[in-house]
Amino acid sequence: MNTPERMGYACINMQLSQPKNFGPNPKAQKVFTNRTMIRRTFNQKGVDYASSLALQNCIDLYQILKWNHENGFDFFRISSNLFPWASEYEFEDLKDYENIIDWLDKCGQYAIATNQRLTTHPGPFNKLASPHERVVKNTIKDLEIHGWMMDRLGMPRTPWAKINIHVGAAYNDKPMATGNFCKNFDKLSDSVKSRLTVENDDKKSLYTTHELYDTVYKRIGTPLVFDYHHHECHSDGVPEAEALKLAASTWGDITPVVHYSESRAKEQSDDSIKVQAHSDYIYRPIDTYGAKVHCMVEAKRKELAVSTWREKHKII
DNA sequence: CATGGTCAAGTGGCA
DNA sequence: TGCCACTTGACCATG
Repeated sequence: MNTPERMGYACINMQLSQPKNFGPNPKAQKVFTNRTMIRRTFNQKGVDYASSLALQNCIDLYQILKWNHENGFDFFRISSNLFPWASEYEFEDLKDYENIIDWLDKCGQYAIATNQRLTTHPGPFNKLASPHERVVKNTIKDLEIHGWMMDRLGMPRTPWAKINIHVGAAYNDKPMATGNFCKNFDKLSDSVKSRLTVENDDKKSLYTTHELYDTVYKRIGTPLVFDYHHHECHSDGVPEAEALKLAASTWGDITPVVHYSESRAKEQSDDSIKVQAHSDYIYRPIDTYGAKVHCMVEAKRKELAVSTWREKHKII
């Protein structure tokens, strides 16, 4: 197999979330799962308002999953913003708690029935390698929120439903940082541990697939997500094929996930854009070097980028 | 030395 | 309707 078995998109459905696609009062009809608020509003309106936003986000998650199935998508990354300010309360305290878990259950059952793979990618503030206790505590809290969500969705406790993060920091002392990462991994619940994966970084000062293999995978067994674009930014001269195959070898029975995006600077022919920035669309063939993988496309135009790519490359 | 942009990922809130 | 600020961390390019 030299092309991905599945192609997915992340968090936002362009066609469902564009106000211009709707008639009067478009905001009320927009389907999206990122409803949130700034701190000031949270302080004013409190947990009850967060609860209603979360409920609406969960309802819209179901709408997106429905759209996915009806439009031939079977791989999707769930937004990490489903529960605004979730670090500030317990789920059980939400006024809509019962309703929310019903919707999550409905989403999970539907995804399973329609054979959709669901994953997550908690944000760059998750630093399990940090030497600062407070940072680690915040990270664990955020990761546990993702684990709880996957449990409520009825997703397996395997990297099929991955919770993917970066090591993402070195502090000028990689052995210390990766040591911290592995030590703090032990503080996570089984819900997170069983699903956690680690992705190669895009900065020269951070970690390639091979470094993660040696310092993280060998010690705690978390599968490695190979990101093509990050590899292009930081490869230590290792060929793409080799790094991808090494990452794929860490997944056991579970189909590995890879991330794919292209350089925005090249796409827009604008050197002032950082090399790490993601393109709107993707253009090139995706070589999987014989590995069976599921490919998460990280392009700004989301599912439209996948559809366009499929047409161009004549892949259904 | 300080600021802004990048990752994730745009959205809320107010003029 | 437009525009700027917006929870978290860390790093890096630019001014």
